[in-house]
Amino acid sequence: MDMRDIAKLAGVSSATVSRVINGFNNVKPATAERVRRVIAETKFYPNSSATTLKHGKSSTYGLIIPDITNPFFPEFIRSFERIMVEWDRDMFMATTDFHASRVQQSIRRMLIRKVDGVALLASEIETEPIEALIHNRVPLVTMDRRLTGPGLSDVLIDYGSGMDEAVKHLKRLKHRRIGYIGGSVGPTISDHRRDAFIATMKDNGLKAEQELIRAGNYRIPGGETAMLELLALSHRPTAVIAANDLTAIGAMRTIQKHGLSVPEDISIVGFDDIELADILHPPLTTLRLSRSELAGIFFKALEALRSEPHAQGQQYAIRSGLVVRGSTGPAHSE
Amino acid sequence: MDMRDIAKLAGVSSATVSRVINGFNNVKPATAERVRRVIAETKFYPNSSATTLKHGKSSTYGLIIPDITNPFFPEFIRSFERIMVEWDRDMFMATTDFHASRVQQSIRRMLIRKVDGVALLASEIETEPIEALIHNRVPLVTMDRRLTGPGLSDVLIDYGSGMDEAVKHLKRLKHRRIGYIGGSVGPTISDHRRDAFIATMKDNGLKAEQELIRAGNYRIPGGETAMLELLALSHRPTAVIAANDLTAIGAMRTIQKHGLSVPEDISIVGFDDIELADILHPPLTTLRLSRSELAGIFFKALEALRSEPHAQGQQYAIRSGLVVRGSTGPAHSE
DNA sequence: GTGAAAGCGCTAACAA
DNA sequence: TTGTTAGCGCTTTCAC
Repeated sequence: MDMRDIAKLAGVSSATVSRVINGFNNVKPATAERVRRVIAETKFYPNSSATTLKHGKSSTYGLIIPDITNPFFPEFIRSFERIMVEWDRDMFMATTDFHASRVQQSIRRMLIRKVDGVALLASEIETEPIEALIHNRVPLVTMDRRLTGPGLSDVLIDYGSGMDEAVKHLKRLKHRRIGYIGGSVGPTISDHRRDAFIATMKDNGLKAEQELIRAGNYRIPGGETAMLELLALSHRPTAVIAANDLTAIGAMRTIQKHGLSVPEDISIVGFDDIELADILHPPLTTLRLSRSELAGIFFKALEALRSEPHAQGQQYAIRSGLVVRGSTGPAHSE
Repeated sequence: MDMRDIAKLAGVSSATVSRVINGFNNVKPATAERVRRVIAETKFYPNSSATTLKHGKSSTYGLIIPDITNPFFPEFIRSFERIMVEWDRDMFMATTDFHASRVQQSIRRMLIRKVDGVALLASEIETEPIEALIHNRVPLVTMDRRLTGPGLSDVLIDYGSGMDEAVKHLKRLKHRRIGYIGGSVGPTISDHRRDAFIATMKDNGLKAEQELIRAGNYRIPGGETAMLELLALSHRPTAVIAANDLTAIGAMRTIQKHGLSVPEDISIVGFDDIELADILHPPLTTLRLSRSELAGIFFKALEALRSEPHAQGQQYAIRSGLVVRGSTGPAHSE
């Protein structure tokens, strides 16, 4: 069943059917009505492959995320998908599970499907697949990579603003030995966060001790392991800031398993503010990053590059802000 | 850049380029090598729209889920995506947020994109969009709808098997007044679960009291509200089984907010065994439904119908099993 | 206001 | 082993 079949049944040409489907107004209302009736009766759906082939554009954006089981991403996807549906775009999602090879594979698939742009929220970024995108004039919007170029925009996560609030909050609670559990070693995005921590500590007249800075992996087990190391120190931190909420949850679990309490013994601050943060015991103090705002920025950035895939990209930014809940309290005086 | 360009650069015809890309072995190795080099140099990616148009098949399956923020689904998606990538298929995901109109919209998009099949895990099912699928010979695999037909398969969730374990477990702990918090009112899938509860209670010589059976909405707030109602009863249940883990979490929160303890005052049993179930306080006793197994069954069902979209569908089934953790304990004697 | 027809990039049947 | 070519379903220009 194609447009020619519809045309035949409605006694018109396929060109007219196309015009009706695409809502052109230069069709006589009676004719349009007749065509629409046939379409409904036959349950006809136009074939998007033909349209994409014709236009060279698919009205689809690719979305690459590292870990769909981190609640931050489903919450992001929900917002992103809503915007896409509203604007009549399709979303093509892929997960990397933190493997660079999966990023490459995903980008390959997206190039084959002729997506109109890629939103890359994973941090396992290699230059080769990115060059393939740029070379094929497919716009790319990255997260916190802090690099722009032709067809390449970036959304900076202003970790610093929230981090400053967090450190000031802890300082007010008399914390001096503040630890940090970062993300995976390697990706620059992890470095940005760690550097923000160190800089903020300094700005607030506190020392960021080397031994209190550990690496995690953005997941619960990473937080557990890192916290274990911190607990083994002769001189423990009284508060710990984590690179994301899952890491913070892992840290909290370890503390509690050791018979210690949050926040009585150690205060914990997360990052993201996943919905879950509010149902934990104690509820997590965290730096909020708005998923819907982030989704909106990504969409805006993609649209801006869609019409002109080789235009100079932009640097966007999104702020984070402290949400105080139960996982932070006065410093445990030793 | 298309195959003809590649062909020209490699001094062959586009047919040969196509053969090389698709791994046909009737190309002289030297020629193939030359073509491959040109492809690599030009970073060429074939246009899948053309292939889809030609074949009438897209190697894509649609996946419709109700709520991506319910951790069950990301965990399912991860398994499903892995299988898809392994078998060189693409996944086209859509979320309904529990709206029937969004199901319809999603199916529309999938028909337009010519997916080779749809996995429908949402329960907001209306006959119209389903007919559109069948009419267009797009196979459909549903979850626990218990209906099959030409091009229509179903995966039954054997709630009963696990439910029996759960009730026996609670009975052994001396529970007699066992409540149930179900899913949304309406979808038959919710009815199946509730009926399984009632039947199982009866089988075990217990009475499923009407006033102890409440409806939720598969989300945390639904569990909270329903539990509030149960707590308001003059004769409260000593144990509650929930239609999914989020509902169970909501119920637990309400109990704890009221100064009561789980499981000392009331025992809670969930359904799904999301990863989160293990990090709660107390960890949740729940009926496990394997995401990877479920994903495998859906894939198998889709593949079986792909080659013959109008073949008679099959009824598949998946079992659930009890995982005992900390949220169940001896009945509180009143 | 409507139709005829070319062509988007790929595949596969057929020819050489 | 390789090339020629028709055609998948749609859009759009041009003609009427």
